[in-house]
Amino acid sequence: MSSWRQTSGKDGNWVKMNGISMIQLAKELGLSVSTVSKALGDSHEISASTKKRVLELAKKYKYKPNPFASNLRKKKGKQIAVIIPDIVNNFFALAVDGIESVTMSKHYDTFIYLTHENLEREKAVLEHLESGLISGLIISVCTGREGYAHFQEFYETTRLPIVFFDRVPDLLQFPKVITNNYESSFDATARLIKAGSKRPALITTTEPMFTSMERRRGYQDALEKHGIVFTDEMIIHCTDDMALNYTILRKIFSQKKRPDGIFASIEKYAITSYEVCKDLKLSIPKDVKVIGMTNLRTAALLNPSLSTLSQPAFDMGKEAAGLLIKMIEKKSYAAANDIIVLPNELTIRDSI
Amino acid sequence: MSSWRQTSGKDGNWVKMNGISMIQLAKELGLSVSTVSKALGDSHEISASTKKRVLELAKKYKYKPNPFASNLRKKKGKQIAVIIPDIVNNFFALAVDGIESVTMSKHYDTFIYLTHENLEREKAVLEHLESGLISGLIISVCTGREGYAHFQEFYETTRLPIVFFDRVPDLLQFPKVITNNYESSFDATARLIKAGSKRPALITTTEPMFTSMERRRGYQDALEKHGIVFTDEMIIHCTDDMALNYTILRKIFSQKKRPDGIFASIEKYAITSYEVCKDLKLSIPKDVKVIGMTNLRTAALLNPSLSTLSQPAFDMGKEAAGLLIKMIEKKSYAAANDIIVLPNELTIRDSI
DNA sequence: TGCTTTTACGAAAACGTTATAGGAAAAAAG
DNA sequence: CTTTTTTCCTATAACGTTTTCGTAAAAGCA
Repeated sequence: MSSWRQTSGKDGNWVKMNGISMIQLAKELGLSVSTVSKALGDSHEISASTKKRVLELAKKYKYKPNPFASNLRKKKGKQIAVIIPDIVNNFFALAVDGIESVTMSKHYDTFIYLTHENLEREKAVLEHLESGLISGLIISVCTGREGYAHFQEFYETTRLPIVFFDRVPDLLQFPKVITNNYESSFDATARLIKAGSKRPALITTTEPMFTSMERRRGYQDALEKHGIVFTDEMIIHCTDDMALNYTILRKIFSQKKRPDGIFASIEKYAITSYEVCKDLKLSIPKDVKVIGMTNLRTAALLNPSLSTLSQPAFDMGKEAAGLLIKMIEKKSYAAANDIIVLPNELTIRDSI
Repeated sequence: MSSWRQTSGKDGNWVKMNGISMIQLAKELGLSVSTVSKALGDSHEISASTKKRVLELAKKYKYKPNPFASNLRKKKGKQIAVIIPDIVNNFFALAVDGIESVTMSKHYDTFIYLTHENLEREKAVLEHLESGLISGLIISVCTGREGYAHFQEFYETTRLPIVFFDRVPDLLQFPKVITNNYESSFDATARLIKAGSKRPALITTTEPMFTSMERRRGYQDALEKHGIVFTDEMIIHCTDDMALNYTILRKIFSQKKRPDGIFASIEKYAITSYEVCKDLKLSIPKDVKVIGMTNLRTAALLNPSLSTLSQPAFDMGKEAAGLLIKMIEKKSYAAANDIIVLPNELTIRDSI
């Protein structure tokens, strides 16, 4: 379309024709730029009548302060970043929903970055953000428990507030929003056992994470409490690759001495478990009882309906964002080392 | 923690201690700032040896250009925004995944804004973005077909490239990424009829949208093609409120002369349909045949497995982002009025 | 040799804000 | 009627880049 304006430069990029600037406002009002700036900032140094004049003209021209100029001068902005492993996952989608609900209401802008469980990508994003683009960071780390140095380094160089949620680095001293993984995993496992499972398996990640370690601890303690002897093969390690997981699970459930219960500590593992049981013609819950850690809205509609241990994902996002903004605006200084623990919810359905 | 640095200002906010600036680099190198800037920009005006010196010191100090200063001076940045109605929805989550995959690779930052089908919120976001924070916009509009003026207005004042996807404003001349809604809805409806449905219903939104109009057109034409007389009550209007939808659907399916087929043109309507059928003890597919327009990963695991018309959500996101960045960087000028049409995919399972 | 062109850099002016320092006029205090 | 304070505003210097323009030295050319 010919109405796009172009620069005269050789590469001729788009040029945004921004609205009016403060300078032009000041000129038209016969005031200095600093007066206008202060008036817009509702400074006490400016008389009520002048403020009114400024506000009115600003409104008339739909004046919007240039965020780059403002951020540059103030050395901070109202932008935060969210780094998560995956968005195509009800848990993280809900968490982002929660985060956005508070950033929106507090007039912050939210960047989103997906790591896809790739540590290098996570590092790259963090390094990119060291430019100073943001004023705060919310993150759920990708699997693996080795690479935590980059968080510490990011903090050292930027001194920016960071809030971790769900997948948190246990060894690092940062504010966190987590759930009662130990207790709820204990409860879930206990329910499997009470429902009749003699050898409930735990499906977890290959890469160790604090979160999954806690869930494992709850699982093992529940076994012990109920007099079930734990053996290593009761823990099934799955990956980020759905197809591979299918192979792994199919092999295990084809064995004669297969587990008769599943506590799937991650959403997709529960789904794959269902697929494998369906294909192997194993009846849920008769042959295998299943509880899945998931926020799937369709859990009740699965065949059979899936018992779930669901996380308060939306609220976790809300809490994390609230905490972060508090730290940014420093309303509550002491919050910096907070660890907020929210409860998971166990919903028993037909799969058990 | 005491290591947080504070300003001396009365509100004492966080202050980010950024890394080194270009000025300091220049000083240490005994060069001028402009030379350093040009060296980092790989300008031909700078000798190879100087470039090398600059790059090396920049690397040593992990120098990162301040994006605010840079954006301010250049009057544009590498940030784009994505505005969608909802993220807790497989379609949009996948689309965001697709978008992020290209923005990430092209080194753009992605803002995300959720409207929750709220037109006022959509307008507010657009107005906010008129500040010039971004260099381009990807959007899927919220329901309702009246309020399109704000898009036009946004474009008029900012002259920023915009790409619409999926839910597009049909009346506006902008680049769009859509699917073959008409044809695929026609096909889906035809399959329902061939499977034996005599009175297949269409579940759609109350608020008209171009997308749903197209789907409706495909549905109606399929009816006509197969000699089924269309009557108004064959179209069921649902809302954004899941509970209300349940009531609406339950009422309709409790009637004697209820539909014997469902083409649910939106993900959540398919889910509610399942719930209602389950509660009313209507057998799927014997009593009611169902096809749902959805990207649910669990479709195959539902009871019974759900036949789906799924959208190439990830690819739509990818295409939209690719197109947008092309426009921003103006590699391909002519792209501005492109309409990219991707095919939906019909997967027949047990619900039909 | 003298002239022009190229190469390689620097000075300085933007970009649009905010913050600091200061100052004139008006008001209050003595 | 001074003197002090308060009120309200302006000038100016940042913030950290990019870009335009200018220029000395080097190189090319006759």
